[in-house]
Amino acid sequence: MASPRAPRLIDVNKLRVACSSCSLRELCLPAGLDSGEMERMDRLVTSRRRLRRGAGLYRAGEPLAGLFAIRSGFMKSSVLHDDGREQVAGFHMAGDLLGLDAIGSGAHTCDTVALEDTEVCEIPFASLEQLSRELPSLQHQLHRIMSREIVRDHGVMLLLGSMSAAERLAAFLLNLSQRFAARGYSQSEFRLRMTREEMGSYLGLKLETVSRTLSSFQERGLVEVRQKQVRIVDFGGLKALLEQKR
Amino acid sequence: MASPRAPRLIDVNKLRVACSSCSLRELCLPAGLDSGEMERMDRLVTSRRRLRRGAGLYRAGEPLAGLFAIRSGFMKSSVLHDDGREQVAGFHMAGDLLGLDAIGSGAHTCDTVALEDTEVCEIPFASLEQLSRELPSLQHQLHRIMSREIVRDHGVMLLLGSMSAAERLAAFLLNLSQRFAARGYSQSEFRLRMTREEMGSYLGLKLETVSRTLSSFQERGLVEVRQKQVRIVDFGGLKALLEQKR
DNA sequence: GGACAGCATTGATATAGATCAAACGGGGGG
DNA sequence: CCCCCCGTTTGATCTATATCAATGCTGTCC
Repeated sequence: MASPRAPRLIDVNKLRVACSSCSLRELCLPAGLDSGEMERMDRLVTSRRRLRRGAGLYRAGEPLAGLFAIRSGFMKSSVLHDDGREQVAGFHMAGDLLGLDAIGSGAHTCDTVALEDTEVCEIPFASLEQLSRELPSLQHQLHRIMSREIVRDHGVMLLLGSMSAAERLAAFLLNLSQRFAARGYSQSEFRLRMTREEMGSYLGLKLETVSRTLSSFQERGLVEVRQKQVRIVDFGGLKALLEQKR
Repeated sequence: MASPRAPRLIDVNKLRVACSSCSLRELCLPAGLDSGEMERMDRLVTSRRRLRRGAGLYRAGEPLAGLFAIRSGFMKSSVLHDDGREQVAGFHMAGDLLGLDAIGSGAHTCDTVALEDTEVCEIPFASLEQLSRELPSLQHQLHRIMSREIVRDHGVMLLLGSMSAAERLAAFLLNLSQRFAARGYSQSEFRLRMTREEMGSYLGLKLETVSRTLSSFQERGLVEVRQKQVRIVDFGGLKALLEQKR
């Protein structure tokens, strides 16, 4: 809490949280806003949280407080079955918006955990609805983000429902590559933030199958994998895996 | 088209389409609107379409025209893989809202087909966004519907990623039962509108596995199945299948 | 009302991936 | 700097479900 005698501290702090000065703004909720609109958005995003690796952001059952935009870092979200089985529902990186699952019932339906040190911006949901009534482009962007999440989930359903282990892994690696590229990182070389078990959970496979399949990709010259470090050597080959008629 | 000399025909027609007089309004988009708000909603829902069994509503790639609310009937939506494999993404019944997948990109990403004669109400999306800026409860209801779709998809991911064939079928039957009950139909007896193959596609199983698993449920006294007609005999037994720690 | 086409059931066999098991290696903490 | 533990790799075997195949039912179209 800054004292009234040190107003500059407040300004600096606001600047640090501002969407208008965030390099991710075009990937995130404020995408497409003009500068006046962006300023109103800035006033909405009041708080920011740091999560150390392993820390949770929210858990299933907790009431919806706000949505969270990832500013940096990497997270997973997972739904838990009554008997303790965990299904990873998604991996999230900078610019992604978390918490959409809680709007329907007012309470979260999945758990989220940081897989590396992560910073998130909190966006109070009631204020977001209010502002989006005034700013059509914000409203539309929120709708687009929710719709894209639905489409992404359909893609995962396709993957889980009708693809082989090799196809699933290929699709997963290409998807990660594309998302890193969209954020300005190398599309061909990156570090996996999740364990083989978490990958397997997301892909509906056991960790041993993930490991074996990665090894086979490596033998075939498609990728180079050394622990969590991945280099995609043959994009065409990976894509071909997905398009073959089997 | 009614002539100016027969204005009552227009009224009757409007009445037929009106949300305010629709028995599904509390399951659908206008849920929670007051009568003044409902009237404005009525003006938005201009057209209605009838689909014969087997007819499509929209296909992947077509531009988003509007959302569609099912008034009566039963539909499936499916995503198609490049190589022709089909993954059924959902089954939809009265009150469900279709087309949310197209908001993100402006074009649909899945195909929808009526599995029995079906009537849908078309809701132009641009007008819906406009009206929902004026009616907070409509805005919130739209958000709730999209959020619930995301949660539903997470449930399917859990099912596809970590459940056995028997668990998938049990979850599927219980879900259908609950949705029929919410619409005032019997929770224990209903007719499946889809083939074994479509069920299998949704559940990530082959049609033979669906058939065998249903037969085994019948032998165990959990259900009675005769072709498409299903009667759930032992709800507790089906639920127990889902909760066992395996 | 009969015949056919599509859907469903059931059986025999094959296989992708799970499970069980053991050894390895690398990064973080002492 | 070394050691230990967690995550990973690899191997051997098992099993749930897919696949291939044949028969049966039923709703519908003429």
